[in-house]
Amino acid sequence: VPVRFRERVFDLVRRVPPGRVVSYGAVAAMIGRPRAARAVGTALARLDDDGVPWWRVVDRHGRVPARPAAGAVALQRALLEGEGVRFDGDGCIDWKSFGWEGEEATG
DNA sequence: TCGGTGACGCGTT
DNA sequence: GAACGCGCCACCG
Repeated sequence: VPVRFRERVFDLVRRVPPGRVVSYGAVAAMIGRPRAARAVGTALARLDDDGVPWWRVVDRHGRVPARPAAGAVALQRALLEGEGVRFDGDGCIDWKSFGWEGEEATG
C-alpha cells in the first residue's frame, strides 16, 4: 500500500529514544530512500503530529540545522540537552555517544 | 500534470 | 576545514 513517505518518517522518528539523535540521511536510508534526506526535512517541516520527537533529528555533522523559525534552533538544542545530549565546542554531537543506529545494537 | 521550494548530503575547489 | 554548486526526493499550488 502507498503509505505516505511522511508517515514512514514520523513512525521512525517516534522510535528514536530520548538522549539519542539521528541524521536526516540515516532516516531516509532506514525507510528505504537513502537519497531522500531532503525529503525527510520537508516531511518534518510539514510535521503535524505532536507525538514526533523532531528535535532528535540533526544533520550529518551532528549539528542542529538552520531553519526559517529563528528560535527553533535554540529550542531544539535545549530539548536535546534536556535529554542529556552534549554538544562540543562547535555545536556538534558525538555520534558514538548519542547516535542512534536504528535499533539497540548488541555491541 | 507541471514547475517551484526546502528542517539535506556529497563532491569539488 | 570551509564555502559553493549540484543532485535528489517529496510536498504544495
